[in-house]
Amino acid sequence: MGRRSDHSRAELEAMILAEGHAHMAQIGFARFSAREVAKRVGYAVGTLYNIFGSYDRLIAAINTRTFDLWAEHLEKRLATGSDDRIAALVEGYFSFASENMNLWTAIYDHRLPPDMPIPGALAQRRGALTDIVVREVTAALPPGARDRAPRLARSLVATVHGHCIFALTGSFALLGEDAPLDMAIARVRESLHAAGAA
Amino acid sequence: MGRRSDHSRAELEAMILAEGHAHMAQIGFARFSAREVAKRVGYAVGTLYNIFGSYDRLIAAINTRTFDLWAEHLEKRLATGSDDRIAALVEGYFSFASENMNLWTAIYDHRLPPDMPIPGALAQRRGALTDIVVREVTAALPPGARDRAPRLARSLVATVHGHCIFALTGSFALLGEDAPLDMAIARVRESLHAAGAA
DNA sequence: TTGATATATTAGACAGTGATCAATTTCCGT
DNA sequence: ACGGAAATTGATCACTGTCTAATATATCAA
Repeated sequence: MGRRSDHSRAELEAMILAEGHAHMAQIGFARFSAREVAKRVGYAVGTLYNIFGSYDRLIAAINTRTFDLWAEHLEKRLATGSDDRIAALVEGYFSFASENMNLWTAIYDHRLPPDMPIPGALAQRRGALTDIVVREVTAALPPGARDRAPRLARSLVATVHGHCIFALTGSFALLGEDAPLDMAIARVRESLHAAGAA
Repeated sequence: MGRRSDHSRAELEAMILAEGHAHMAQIGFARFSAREVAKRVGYAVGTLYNIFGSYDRLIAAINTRTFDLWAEHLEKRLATGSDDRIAALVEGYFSFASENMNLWTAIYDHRLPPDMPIPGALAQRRGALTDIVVREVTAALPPGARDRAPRLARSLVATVHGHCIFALTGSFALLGEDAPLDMAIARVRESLHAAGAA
C-alpha cells in the first residue's frame, strides 16, 4: 500500500488522537494499546508511528488533551459564580479527576524517558492549568503579598494533588479518611491565610 | 519436574521477593518482568505464580517491602536527634523517595484491580508509615488538640506526597520550582500552626 | 502523457510480556 | 514399597511495542 489520501496528515493525527483519548478513557493507562487505537482508526500501527514517532509521544499528546479538558472544566466551575473561588477550584480539581479517572491518572502514570523532555508546545498547553491557579491565588492574596503567589500556587496544586490521588487510588479509604476534599480545602485555606489572605 | 526441595516454600518466597525487589529497583515498574525475576531465581515462571498467585500480588508484596524500608528510614532520621522532628520527617519522606526512585514510584504506579482489595497483612505493614506520622503530629500538637492528630496527620502525608511526586517526576522543575522540599515543610508548618502547634 | 522519484502505508517479523495447562517429577504418609 | 498429593516445568496462547522491507500511491519533470 502507499499514500491513500483518504485523510490528510492533519486529519489522521486528529483521528488518532480522538480514538486514542477515547481508548484511554475506556481502558486506562496500564491496558492502553497503540495497536488497538490503530485498529479503531482503520490504519496499521506503523501509521501511528509515522505520525507520532513513538508510543511515548502518542501518550504525551493524549495526556495533553486531557490537560486541555481539565483547564476548561476548572474555568466552567469558576464561572458558575461561586463566592468562594478557591473552594470551587479545589472542588473542580477533584471532580474532574474522579469523573475522568482513567484519563486523569494516565497523566501521572506516564513518564517520559529521562533523556526525552516534553515538547515545548505540549508543556505550554499543560501550563495553562497552573496559570489558572496562579491567577486565582493572586486574587486571593492581599496586594502586598501577591509577588509570592506563583510559588505558593504551585505548592498548593501539589497539596491538592496529593489529596486527590490518595482519594482516587484508595490510600485514604484504607486509612479511614472519608472526606479528602474537605481536608484539601482546609489545608489550602490554612496556607492562604498564613500568606495573608482573609 | 516436581518438588525439588532445593528450597522450602518460605525460602523460595524470600528469594523471589529479594530478587523481585532488586529488579524493581534496577528497572522500575514499567519495565518490571516476572519472567526476568524467575530467571534470576532459577525457577520457571509458573513457580512464581504458584507462590504469589498473580502478578499483582507479587508486585504488592514487593511494594510492601518498600514500605518497610521506608518506615525504617524515617525512624532513623528521627533518631538522629534533630530538634525539629517534623522537618526531619518531611526530609526523610523526600530523601527515601529520591534515593529509591524506582521502588518508591512503583508503590504508586501499581494499582490493584478494583475487585481485589490489598491483603490485610500487607495493609497493616503499610500502615506503619502513617502510624509514625500520626505519632509525631500528635506530639507536635498541644494537648487539647491531639484528638485531631490522626486526620491531620493523614492529610499532611498527602500534602507532602504531592510535593514529593511533583519533585521527582519533573512537574515542579517544569514550572520553575527549585525547592520543593522547603515548600512542603512550609505547608506542613502552616497547617500544624493552624491546629495550635507552637 | 509518460516516467522517475519520493513518500505513505502496510504486512510481517522480532523479542518480549503475563497467564495458563497438561505432563512430569518428586515428596510424604501409610 | 506404593499410591496419592503437591510442586515444577516447558509449551502454548494471545497479546504488546518496535522496526524493516516491500509496495502502492502521489507528485513533479520532461
